[in-house]
Amino acid sequence: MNRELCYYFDMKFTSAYEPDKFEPEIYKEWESSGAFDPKAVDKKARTKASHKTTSSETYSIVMPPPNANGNLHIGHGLTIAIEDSLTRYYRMKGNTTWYIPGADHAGFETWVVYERKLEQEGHTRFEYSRDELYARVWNFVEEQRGNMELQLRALGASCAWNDLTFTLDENVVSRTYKTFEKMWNDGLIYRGKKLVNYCPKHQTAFADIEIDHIDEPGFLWDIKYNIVEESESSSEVAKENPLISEGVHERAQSVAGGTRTALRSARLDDDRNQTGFSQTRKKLSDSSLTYIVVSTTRPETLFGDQAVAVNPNDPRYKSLIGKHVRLPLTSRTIPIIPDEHADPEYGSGVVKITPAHDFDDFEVGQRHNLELLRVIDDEGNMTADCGETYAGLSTTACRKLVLKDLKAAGLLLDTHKISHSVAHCYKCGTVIEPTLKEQWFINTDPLKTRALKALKHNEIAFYPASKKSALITYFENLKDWNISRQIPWGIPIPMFKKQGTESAGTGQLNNASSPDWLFDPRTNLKEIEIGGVKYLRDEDTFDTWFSSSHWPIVCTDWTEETGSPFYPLNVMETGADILFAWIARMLMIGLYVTDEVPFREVCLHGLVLDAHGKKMSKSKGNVINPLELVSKYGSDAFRLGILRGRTMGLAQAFSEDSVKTGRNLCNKLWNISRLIDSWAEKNSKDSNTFSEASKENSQIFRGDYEGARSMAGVSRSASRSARLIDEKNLPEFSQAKKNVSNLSSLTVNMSEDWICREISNLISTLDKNLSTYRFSESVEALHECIWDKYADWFLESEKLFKNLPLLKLTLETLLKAAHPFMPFVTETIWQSLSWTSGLLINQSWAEPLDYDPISAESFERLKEAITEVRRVKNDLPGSFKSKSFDLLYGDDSLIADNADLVKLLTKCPNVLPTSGAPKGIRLALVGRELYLDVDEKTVKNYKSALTDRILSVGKDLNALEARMLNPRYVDKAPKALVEETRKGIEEKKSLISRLRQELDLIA
RNA sequence: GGGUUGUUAGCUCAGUUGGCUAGAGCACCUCGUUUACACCGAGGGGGUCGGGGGUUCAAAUCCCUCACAACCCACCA
Repeated sequence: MNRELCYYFDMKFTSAYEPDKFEPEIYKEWESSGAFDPKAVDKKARTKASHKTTSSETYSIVMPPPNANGNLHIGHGLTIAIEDSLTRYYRMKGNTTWYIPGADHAGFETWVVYERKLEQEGHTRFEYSRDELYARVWNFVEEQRGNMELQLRALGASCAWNDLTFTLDENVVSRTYKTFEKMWNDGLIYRGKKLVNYCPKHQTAFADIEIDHIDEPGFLWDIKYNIVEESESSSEVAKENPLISEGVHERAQSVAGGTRTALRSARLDDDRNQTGFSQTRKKLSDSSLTYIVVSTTRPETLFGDQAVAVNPNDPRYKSLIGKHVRLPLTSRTIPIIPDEHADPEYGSGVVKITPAHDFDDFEVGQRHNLELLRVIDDEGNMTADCGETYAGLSTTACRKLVLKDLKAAGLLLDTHKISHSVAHCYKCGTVIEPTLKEQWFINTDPLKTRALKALKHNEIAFYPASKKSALITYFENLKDWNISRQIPWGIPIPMFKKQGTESAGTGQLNNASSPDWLFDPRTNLKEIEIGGVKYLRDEDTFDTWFSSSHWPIVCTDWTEETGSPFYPLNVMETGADILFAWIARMLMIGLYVTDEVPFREVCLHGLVLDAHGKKMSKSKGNVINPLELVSKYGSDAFRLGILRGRTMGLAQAFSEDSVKTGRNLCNKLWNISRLIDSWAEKNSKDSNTFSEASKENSQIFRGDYEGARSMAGVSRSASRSARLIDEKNLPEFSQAKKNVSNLSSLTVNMSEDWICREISNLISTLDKNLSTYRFSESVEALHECIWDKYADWFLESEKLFKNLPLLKLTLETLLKAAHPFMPFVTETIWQSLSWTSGLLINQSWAEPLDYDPISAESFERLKEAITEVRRVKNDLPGSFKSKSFDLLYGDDSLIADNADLVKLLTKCPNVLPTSGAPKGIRLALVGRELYLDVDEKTVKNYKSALTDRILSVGKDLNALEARMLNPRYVDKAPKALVEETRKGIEEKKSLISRLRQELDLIA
């Protein structure tokens, strides 16, 4: 918010950060400032591609469109946390950054919701035409829309709202039609009769992922199929077969053909049943077989049988291949064919093949050129092909009768109880009937070949890399793509059928050779007339994945003529679960349409599980609503929480605790800023009353920002540096030392050089990790730098120095580095600080800070000493812990030079040089002449702690010595490493002797 | 059945090409109410890195094998 708004909201730094007080306003300000839109490019330039965008590198990323009709779930929360962090980072890096939002019409999901609504209102879909239904759902979705967009805003998504694309937008439809037309002209589109998952109640087809597989008890029936000689005629068979004369005959005579093998798995429930099978096998291994046993869970489909299959490697049946069997209850004979589909281990090893009613059997049928005979109609009743006895019956009624008749004929040999998984309509629970339907297919051969080539040439980098090989395997096994769906809510297929023509049947069709079907994009019309011939629009709609596979093309306004400066996308980030459904298809379509990969990198996040690592589901009641967490802890807290510990591609747990940690970090940063701002405020008040001379005098410490920045470097004391170098022999810094005189930094004290080093390290850590999508490490490094380093050490030290110019500079840098991950609180702080201007979102990315590396490293030594003082105090028994002791130092310039700081950080009342003989506890561990000035009594109480120390150091020493005792280690390991070990041993040895000495003194 | 990923502290996870004493957050223990922060500060305990073998001077890391878990694909007549 701008300064006036700040004032209006009384935006003083309160003692705790209150996200809900600032977030909505901050977001509004970002949005209205135009920060989300790619700055250098206006919409016209993009579409007309006026090539004015090359001044800065582009960065483009699309949002996987959430369901326009639904609420965001935890997966969206993670998606936005990742994508928006990337977006903000690259925007600050200076890229022309375009984060493109979207909304999904979510074809089937929305359709189910709407149809339920219709039902509740006492209507059914069959009361309306397809076009009416489409219009109704559109209005329904329109009412619901906006909710999802508000939630995206709450999560802080810095996306270009003006460019939001809905999956049914005109440009999506026209682009989809263009591709379809191209494919049609290229001969890649064909109409084929294939099996679909079909719900007889709703009379609609389902995609595989849209059906429920439920394990339930069932039966497996063993049916006797008699072997016949090929020369036998039906009538002869009838005579010879005594079973048929037992009243089954008449019915059997009228049966023209059969159908359908049942689906689903069968698993034997107990040993008794297995014994039954082995007996069966024994019979069958007889060479003089007169029949074979077929096991089925759906006997009613036998009328559709076109063959029985045996495994070609099954010795029991090898001799029978090519012979025929009589189909029970009918007069038909069908062949015994060899096919791998038959599993010798399962049942009798013989399976009946019903190509028109079972997915596997369909495949077998294709391999062996079997006829497709439908024996169940669209309503789920038996067709006339089952013979008059069975025709018209429901499948359930038919099954009963068939079983009765088989038993009567002595053809039903056995019944096994089994448990198998059955496909159900997930709307109404009706058992799915695999049903033969005419569908539009894409021949994927050329598409997947091209995609495989791109993958194998490493045109796309995958995070995690393993997903690439998964995709390659997928493409290698990819079948043709069924793109038609029988639901009204979707993009109409732009195909028109010549009126009066019957189904064109299976096989390849195209414009030239088949006038039965015409491509025409005018799908707003139900009927068109061309050359005096009327054509009716196909009622089917596209698979939503077909249109959404154009997403990178559509969202970047890519055109054939000009391409798009934002295509290919820099990264495609989405859930790993839609690698095949979406990523694979975008890749195929992208390459087909643009001849370029649609994205340069693919980054896939895994499933977000609940706190116990279980999948979230409504039925389990363990669903975490991201927006609830946002309102409870703030948007930044949620983002930090969900990114913490997250690795790409893995399904990982998530809980409120990590959000709390995020909230605490926000508050920490808030209070850091609050403290610094209060110092700055105080300073500006003071300086108003100071004389000019005193102002100048104190400029380094509390002078005005810019002025001090320019003269800071000079203030470094040469003698101080020299002393430090002498004291600590640190050859690794000798190179860096050369640059010390050129430093232009604002640092005056060691802690300042140190924090500048740490912040600089943070920036390079973030740069490195963000380019490889390592969010866990990024967030962890940020947390550590803000909390453990900046607040706990640097800021504590600055309570002594109050080097305002440096405080301001480091805080600004830290805010910039943190902004991609915690945008709201950093922006709120930025706008609350007294000296900053503009919006943080538009600032350039954090830059490394100048520092004196020797000085920075010296501060590590000082930290060690301070920590040791604190630790020794804590090691004292309870009653002494809270006591105050002076700290005495011998010939130790590091402590001497920083006595005030040491005093502040150790809370020792005095830090003084020793006078005369040392006394108290020597802080031997850090190897300094440092003494905690405690009385003799207290010293004695430290004895056990000291003994523990000696033991623990001894262990370390032993490990090191063991290493050196191995001659091959000394011989083969890198010299530097061996040298390090040698030094380590020396250090430990002298440490132990110091500690022993100390112990002796106490004792 | 095929494939992928995982198994590291009580919990959730880091540990990038083998090499500092295996790290973090939360939880736990001790101390502390100092005017930035109790959404806090100081200190601490806790791991034979799933089991077994191998390669190597050196393995959480590489190889083999077993076990367990999750997910994906296929299948369940």
